[in-house]
Formats: sequence, C-alpha cells, structure tokens
Amino acid sequence: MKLLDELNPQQRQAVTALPGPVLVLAGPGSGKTRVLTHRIGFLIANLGIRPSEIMAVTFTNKAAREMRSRVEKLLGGDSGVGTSGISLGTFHSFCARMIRREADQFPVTRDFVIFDESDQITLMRQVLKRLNTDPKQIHPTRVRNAISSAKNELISPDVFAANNYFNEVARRAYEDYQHQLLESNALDFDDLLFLAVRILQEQEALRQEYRRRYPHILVDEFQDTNTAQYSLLRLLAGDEPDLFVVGDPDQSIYRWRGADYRNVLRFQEDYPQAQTFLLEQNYRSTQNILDAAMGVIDKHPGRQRKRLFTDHGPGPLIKIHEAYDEVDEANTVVETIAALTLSGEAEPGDCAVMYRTNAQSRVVEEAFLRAGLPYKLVGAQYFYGRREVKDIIAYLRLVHNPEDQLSLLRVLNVPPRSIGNKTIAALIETAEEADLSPGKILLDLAMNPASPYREGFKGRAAIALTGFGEMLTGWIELSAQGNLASLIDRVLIDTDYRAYIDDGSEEGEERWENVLELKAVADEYEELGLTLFLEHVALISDQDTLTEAQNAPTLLTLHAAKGLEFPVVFIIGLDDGMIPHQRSFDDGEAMAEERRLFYVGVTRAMTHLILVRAFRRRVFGTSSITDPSGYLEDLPADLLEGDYMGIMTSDQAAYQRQTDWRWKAQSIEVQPQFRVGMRVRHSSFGEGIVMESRIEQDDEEVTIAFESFGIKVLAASLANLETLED
DNA sequence: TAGTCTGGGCTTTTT
DNA sequence: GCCCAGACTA
Repeated sequence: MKLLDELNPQQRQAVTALPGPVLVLAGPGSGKTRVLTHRIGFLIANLGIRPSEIMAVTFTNKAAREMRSRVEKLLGGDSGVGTSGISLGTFHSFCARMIRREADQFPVTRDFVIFDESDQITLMRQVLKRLNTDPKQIHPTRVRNAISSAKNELISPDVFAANNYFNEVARRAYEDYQHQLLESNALDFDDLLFLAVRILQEQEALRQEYRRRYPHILVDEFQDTNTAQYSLLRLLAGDEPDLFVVGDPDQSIYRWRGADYRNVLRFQEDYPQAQTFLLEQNYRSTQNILDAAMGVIDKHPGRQRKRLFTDHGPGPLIKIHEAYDEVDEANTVVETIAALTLSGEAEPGDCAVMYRTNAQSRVVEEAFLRAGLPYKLVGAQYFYGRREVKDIIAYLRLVHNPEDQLSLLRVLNVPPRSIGNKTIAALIETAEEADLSPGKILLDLAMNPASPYREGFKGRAAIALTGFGEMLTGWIELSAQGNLASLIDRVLIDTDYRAYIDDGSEEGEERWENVLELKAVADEYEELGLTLFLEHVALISDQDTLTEAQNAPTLLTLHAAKGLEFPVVFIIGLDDGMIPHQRSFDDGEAMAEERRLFYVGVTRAMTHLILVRAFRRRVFGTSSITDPSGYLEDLPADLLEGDYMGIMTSDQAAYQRQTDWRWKAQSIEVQPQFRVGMRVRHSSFGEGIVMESRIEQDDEEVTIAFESFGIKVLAASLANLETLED
C-alpha cells in the first residue's frame, strides 16, 4: 500500500514491526519523524487500531503539532479515519491533563497553575529567606536545580539525602517549597511528572485504567527521557506493551536537565524481547558533512560505531575560517550569507547561524543590523520571559486563583501604587495571623466594610490595599462571565498599564506590542477559558515562537537547533572554552555531551557547513587570545578548506597562527601609561600614588594607594585616571 | 516610598 | 558587558 511505498527497507521494517516493544535507533536525518508518523498510520490503517487507543509523546509542543499534521496528511481524505482521537502531546501536557482529571486525589484543585523556572526561583528566594540562609552562600538557583533534579529522579523530601550543609539546607527548603507551592495551588514542571508517576505507582486501578485506555504508545526523542519520564512510560506500558520508541543516543544533549541516554539500554534490559532497528541512511546532508560528523562522534568514548551514508554525493568541502575577533566573526558570517545569496546558491532563509551561548547572538545581531539585513532569532526570553508579558499573566493568574501569593506579590505594586515593603510585610503578617492567604485578606478588605483586618494597616496603606482588592474583585466578577479578552482589557485599563511600560521610547512601544500580542493569543482561548489559557502559556516554549514565514537567516543556539535542518549552517565560536564550553572541562560526562552537541550542529547542515572561530574573543568584558576548539582536529583534513591553519595540528601551526595575527595583535597592544610613583587623581577616590602597574589581558592594571581610600587595584581603561604633575 | 547605586553573577533551557 | 537583586539615599 501507498503508506509503505515511501519508506526505505529499514524504515519499512520498523514501521511494520509486530506490536510490542520496539526500539528504533535513528541517526540524524534518517527519517525519524517519518517512521513515527507512518507507524501511527500503520497501526490505524493496517491493523485497524482506533486512534483513541494511541498515545504519542514528544518533548515539545512544536514536535507534537508537526506530528499531528503529518499523520493527518498521511491518513487524510480517503482513509476516512479521523486523527483527532490520538492523544498526541508532550510529557508535561499529558501529565497536566491527567492531574486535572484526577484532581481530587492530589493536594491541588483542578485549576492549579504551573510555575515556570523563574517563578520557582522567586519562590525559592522567599523560602530561603525564611530559613535564614545567606543568599550569597546558598544560591536560590542552585537549590532550585537540586530540587528539580531530585524530582526528576523521583526523590521526595523525606528521602532527600542531607549529607552535607548544602543538602541539609536544600532538604529543608524542598519541604518548605512544596508547602508554599500547594498554598498557592500551584505545581512546578517537575511536579507534573513526579505526581503522575506517583499516583500511577500507588493506584493499581488507575494504572489499569490508563493501560486499557492507551494500549499503544509511541515516544519521540527517547534518548532525552529522564528517570521520571521513563518510569511513567513503564507504568503506562506494563509488561507486554506496544511501546514504540525512537531516539539517537548520539544526540542526547539534555543531561543537565536529567535526561539519561542510558534509558536506551534500560529499555533493552527491561524489555528483552524488544526488537531493535537501525536507521542509517541519511536524507539530509552531503556525504562530506556526514563524514565530518562521524569524525567528531567516533571520538566519543564508549560508543557503538554507526555508519551514516547518503546517496546525495560528496557535495562542497566544509569551510573553516579563523576570524580576528568576535566582531570580525559576525561580519564574516553576514558577508558570506550575502555572497551566497548574491550568487544564487542559497536564499537568506536557507541559512542558520548556531552558537553555544545566547550571549553570542548579540554580536551577530549587531552585524546584521549594521548591514541592514533582517534575521530571525530563536532565543531565550523571547516572548514569555518578558517582564510585561509575565506581569499580565500574573494578573490573570491572580484573578484565576487569588491565593497565588507569588503572582500577587509580583503585581501588587506594579505599576507602582504606593504599596511598599512595609505594607506588604504587614499584609503577609495579617494573613499569617488569620491563617488566610494575602489575596483573601485583600478581597475581604474590598467587600467587607467592617473587615476585621483593616485595623492591621495604617490609613494610607489600608486605602491602597482596599483599592487593589476592589480592582481584583471586579476582575474576578468579570472573569466569571467568561470573557477573556475583556478581562485583559479591563486589567490594562484599571492598572493604567500602558502608561507604565510605554514611555514613548522604541523599547516602550515594543513592550506594549508584546502585551497586545499576548492579548491576541488570549483571543484564541475565548472558548476554552482562562484555565486552559494559563496552562498553555505555562507549557509553551521559545521553540514555538520560531516562525517560518520570513525569508531571513535564523540565529539559534546549538541546543535549539536539534531537530531542525538548513541548507547552509554556520557554527561560530569554535574556540576552546566555547565549544566545548569551559564549564564542562572538569566533568567527563559533560565533555562527552559537548561533543554530541557539536555533532548535532554539524548534522543540521544539508549542503554548506561553515565553521568559524575567532583568534581573540571578548568574554565577560575582557578580550583575550583563544585556542581553537579541539573538535576541529577531529574533522578529516581532506574534507576541509579555508584559511584556518590549526588543522595542521602541531605546535608549529600554533606558532604560525600567532605570527599571522601578530601585526594586528601588536597594533592594539596596550602600552603602560603609569609608572610607579606617579601621582594620579580618581573621580571618586581622590588623589593617590601608583604602587604598581602591569598589563593584564589587554588592559593596564594599576595599583594605587589613595590618600583617603587606601590601596585599590584599578583597570586603567575604566578608571579614567588623571595624572598629576609632581 | 521610589528612584539610584553597587556588587556579584554569569551554559545550555524541550516543559 | 550586561543584568538583576538588594542596599542605600532623597
């Protein structure tokens, strides 16, 4: 049948495997999504399985959407089978739905809210404050991470190992944090998985019910599952499941998030009867690119060799360019894209620029702006992390759930309405004494003229708080009528929010546009209502903001690039410390993951791969000379062209590289301006005498004994020192 | 209470 | 270099 005609023999074997545990190891560009969608099609069209019995799980909303549309296309029209019955979504959305459905068994109500990472850190800060710890010693972010990892490993506070001071604090913070979450009728991302697993473990009947409901399970990007997700799958699948998982251990790049590619091995151990299929034929890249990729990944320790092959032919050589610095690097990228576009070899939209850290994007963006060329950015904080968007969402969450203390505190004085720290502290204290949430106190102040809580506040504070409570009451009433758009309008008007964020500057206008954009999203949730809208905004990611429309190059991190492909790929920042990132240097597993990350980047390229590094680079404000990434040595030399000499390996090459740049380096070499014994004046420290001066990282570091401020070490370029005549 | 200053951080970030 | 939280000042 047609469904199978589009597949190569390996793919067809996988798709038509007998129902049971199936592991598909799919190299990059080998048609992984195609196999998944055809498997779903095969189950429905050939085996007559009802769509409603199928559950397909992905990691991103985008992947879920893509899969649904491809299944629809596959089965559309003639088959007469609807695909809407398939449960297709992310791990988190699946768990959120289950928890809502079974809400009476959980310590939250069915309209709980989901806290994202910044909510978690804000809450953690409060928790640690209450535990009287020093935020400089115990970082809220680190504690959050520790708790997140624990949840991903299914570790609850009572079994959390308090084996040192940090972990002892973390354990107590964990307990308190959970308590605070539930007070706010909230769960964090990790709780969604954790609670779903726990209830399935504990309740035989529910487990059986879900197993009956979804006898056929498919999983995408299986190498990225963490312990909680793997456990969830095992619980849902049972001992004789039809469980079809697709993944590639070589592309596992989310270890720091609890993902463990060894789940692939666990799968084979847990299901010894599992059938395994290998997809090696690549439909994306030229053979040169694949050979380069294999050169990189074959150095991965303890890895089973896989061959990647294509019938696309060798294609162009891989280009390596060494730029002078990060600005030159960015300019090179823009110029090369311009040249490729001009020669007709590529469209701007065919090109992608990939980097290790988001901070690198700025220099590239600036180069595009200087050239007057458009670009698309897939970035952290792109939309839902913006302050104005988070503010409005916090207002909505508060309307939805007045007990949400975090949201209340976020917006209580935003825009400023004379509710300062003193007043907030008094509110929290009053709430604690009354054993109510601060939100409830505010509502009581607003609705009950004889509210007993009024006496807790001074006149002005009472008026301000009552005013806020009245606004909130009005919004809650409006929300009960179910009109989301007018609720948002009313919040914006009542708070005079536009005046607050839009100061007339370009930035202000942009912020207001973001608010309007959020409203546009809300419009689509008119029917579905506030609860689902809030769930949507909590579970959405930056990945989903990537638009295909504009014909412009895409800027993105190597992580964000996974699953995508582009005819022309630039990977920039191929310096030691950048790729691999220096944070990974002292951890073997982390280093292995850096290598996989580079491999992921390389295998995104269809035809042109351009690798760029910079001879010197500014990191955290100081510019210094870099070493080339070791990974460049792993690329087969005969596949490369360009002006990078490091591929000759050897010390001699390194020496030559240094000399080549010598004239440039010299021209900017800093000459010392200050001598020991000179008298100088500083704008705030006053007069002093130079004790020592040396050149450090292209700047002059001057040690000065000031008359009234003692000895200071200053950077000459920043300190703006004035020399005085003796 | 609301603005300004300062110091200490700083990867990646599917949900 | 740039951002954020908390301290500090008007």
